[in-house]
Amino acid sequence: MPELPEVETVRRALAVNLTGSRVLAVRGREVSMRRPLEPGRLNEALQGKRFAEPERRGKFLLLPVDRGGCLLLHLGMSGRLRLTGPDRPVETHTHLVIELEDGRELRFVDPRRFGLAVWLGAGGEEADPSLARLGVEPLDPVFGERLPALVRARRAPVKALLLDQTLVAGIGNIYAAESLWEAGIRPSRPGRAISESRVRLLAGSIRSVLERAIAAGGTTLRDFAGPNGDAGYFAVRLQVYGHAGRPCPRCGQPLREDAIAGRSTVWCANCQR
DNA sequence: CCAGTATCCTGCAGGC
DNA sequence: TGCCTGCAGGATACTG
Repeated sequence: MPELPEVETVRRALAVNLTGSRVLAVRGREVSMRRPLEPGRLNEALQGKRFAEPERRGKFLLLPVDRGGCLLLHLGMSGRLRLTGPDRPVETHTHLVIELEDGRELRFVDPRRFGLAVWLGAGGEEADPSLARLGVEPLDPVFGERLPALVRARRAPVKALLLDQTLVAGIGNIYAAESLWEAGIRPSRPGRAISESRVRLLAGSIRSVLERAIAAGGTTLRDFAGPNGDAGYFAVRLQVYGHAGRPCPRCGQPLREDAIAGRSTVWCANCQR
């Protein structure tokens, strides 16, 4: 359940509930993920360390510890974190368990294994190839100024550009569809065929959509440590994603669904041009 | 360099 | 009821 707003929601929950906790031990199985999971190495790096304030870059979650280095996490398509007491049943596809000194556990669950959990030593962001290549943060103040040049330099469909993490970090299939609908831009429109002023409008829509989603996710922060720890995803009211065939909330025409950039895309042929 | 497709993996919904 | 197919919130290694 992880695009930028979901990862940010998890980050905020961990900031409240994990910061200051000390690691007793890390255990798990050596399993193939986006990069091989190495629980032994993670245990060596994390044992006895105390978690500091978590950070986010795009859809990546960084959990720094005292005395340097951090645990780098990506939730992929199906990843989730559970912060829970040790007596709670362990869900299937739990690949990593971080035992904390206070008796709780941070668990990394990811059925499809498109996610990532690696140790990031000294060197920070530059030390990791995928982190180093990330583009601009949509919530960064410079986003609105930068997006027009990025989009207008390319002829690929604007939706493909929004999904390219090296251009913009954190947008996924849901919020790309929602933002383009809000801005009234056809997802298939080539980047270079959109006026500068319309790209600026799009930047504003992206920010607004993401901020509203984060605000909605934030309402479930309390539940994070509980058994029902799903962070916020279904609290967001989506306008178009998942609503193909239903009336457009703006004009009432049926929403269409087409494959753009290899991903299913819901949009309104009347409102988006 | 750029754009588009195939691929990794499991779970689940829908068709028959 | 069960079996099969296709699709799912992502990233990247390929191809042309």
